[in-house]
Amino acid sequence: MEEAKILLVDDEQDILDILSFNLIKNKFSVATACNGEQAIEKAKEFKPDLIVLDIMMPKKNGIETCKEIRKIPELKDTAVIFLTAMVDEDSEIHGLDVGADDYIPKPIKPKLFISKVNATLRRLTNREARIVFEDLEINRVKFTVSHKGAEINLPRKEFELFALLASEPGRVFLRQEILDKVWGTEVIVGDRTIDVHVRKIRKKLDADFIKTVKGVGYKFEH
Amino acid sequence: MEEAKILLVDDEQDILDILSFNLIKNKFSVATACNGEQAIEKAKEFKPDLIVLDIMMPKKNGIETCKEIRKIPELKDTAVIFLTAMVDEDSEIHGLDVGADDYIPKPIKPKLFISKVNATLRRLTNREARIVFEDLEINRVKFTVSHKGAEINLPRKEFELFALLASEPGRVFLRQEILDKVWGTEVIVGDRTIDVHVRKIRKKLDADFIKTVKGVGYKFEH
DNA sequence: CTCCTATATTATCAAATTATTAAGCCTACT
DNA sequence: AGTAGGCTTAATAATTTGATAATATAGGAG
Repeated sequence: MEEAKILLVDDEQDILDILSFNLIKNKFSVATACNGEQAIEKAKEFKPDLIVLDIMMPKKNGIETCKEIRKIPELKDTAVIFLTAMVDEDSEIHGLDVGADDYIPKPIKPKLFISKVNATLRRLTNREARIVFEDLEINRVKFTVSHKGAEINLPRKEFELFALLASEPGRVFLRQEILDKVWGTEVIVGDRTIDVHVRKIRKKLDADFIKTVKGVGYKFEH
Repeated sequence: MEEAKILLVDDEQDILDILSFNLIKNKFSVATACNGEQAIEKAKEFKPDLIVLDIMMPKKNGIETCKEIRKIPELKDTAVIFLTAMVDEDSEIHGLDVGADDYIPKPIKPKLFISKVNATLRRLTNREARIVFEDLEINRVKFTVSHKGAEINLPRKEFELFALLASEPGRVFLRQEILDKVWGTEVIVGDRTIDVHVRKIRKKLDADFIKTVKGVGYKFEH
């Protein structure tokens, strides 16, 4: 799984620094912006999984920014968390109703911050459902494989076989193991069946991600 | 979907009363339990969309209860919100890491409570009033679909099925999942029923937004 | 280098799955 | 009661998928 990308937006450099530090320490990929307008620009290019947005900012406040972000199709699946110094109940409500996923009260406690970030990303789901390489994505939710931009539809067995191999790149799967995991232990099919499926996958992807390990099994290599 | 079902769990009757009152006023369907064990029992039969769980309770505390709930397959899509009197940072963290979706600090502010409930449910079911694409709009309030300007009236089942698929474009919905979400778990209808509805939708919209993933299910693609 | 075994390839058939059509039942409304 | 629309099912057609058999090819042991 690739690292989650997070965009931090706050007008106080101190806050950006401390949050960046904590996020990076936790293996997140971070970008920052210091006002709402910049946030929208950066969000479009950086395509973060999560945006942490201060509510009170010059140029464009967090609420407005969030509203705009929600209108951008490519950012539809991006989560938004507000940072707020206001203890005012109404502003919390306002934030949630505007399409935010959570909010974090200032002063920020780093542990809580990281925990909320994790919880929000987890909820966002499907991070585990995707296997991503540079030019190849296997999406278990969409049941699709895209290679160099082209979306390829593999039939069920082929997809399962490919997804299995790709789930642990480099590892060799024994034939028996493949049979067990893709076909199940009850069904009995001949060994040639695997070959045929491998062949079909290779042909459809037009690239040899699947390597034969003679006498042993197959492995995925990128 | 009908009204959202919410299970309230707290050992203080006062709290149950006030929350029930507010929820019912907002058209939610409510059940209550006064400790963790009872909560799990009731959750199994009531199948709530959301469980509001007090952390400190006799018999079984909220955290433990949440962990158990997360293990029950039929409740895997159920959201959990914690009620907590503790301002302690660690308990918040613990709650979120245990699979909860949010927490609400006591003392409870009714407006915030309802707002969080709504936000959580919205996130959960991803059901916004309108789903809009370039030339297609699905309006859950009016129960209408407009395609290229023309307004099409889909009957209930067809509408629900279409709206379900469109709620997460690209994602494949398993047949069983479709049956559960559109028909409910009690009703039993044959698999062909789904096909027939799909066919009707395709015909009425005169465009193939619904794609078949053979052996798996259907998905919406724009 | 040759044989032997494992895998690759191709074509074909059977099985599984979905599409389509039509018909019947039920409900809401007149 | 009559009617229309909506929902489900049954029956049948159309498709797609999966598995095998048969044949070709490759790779390693000796």
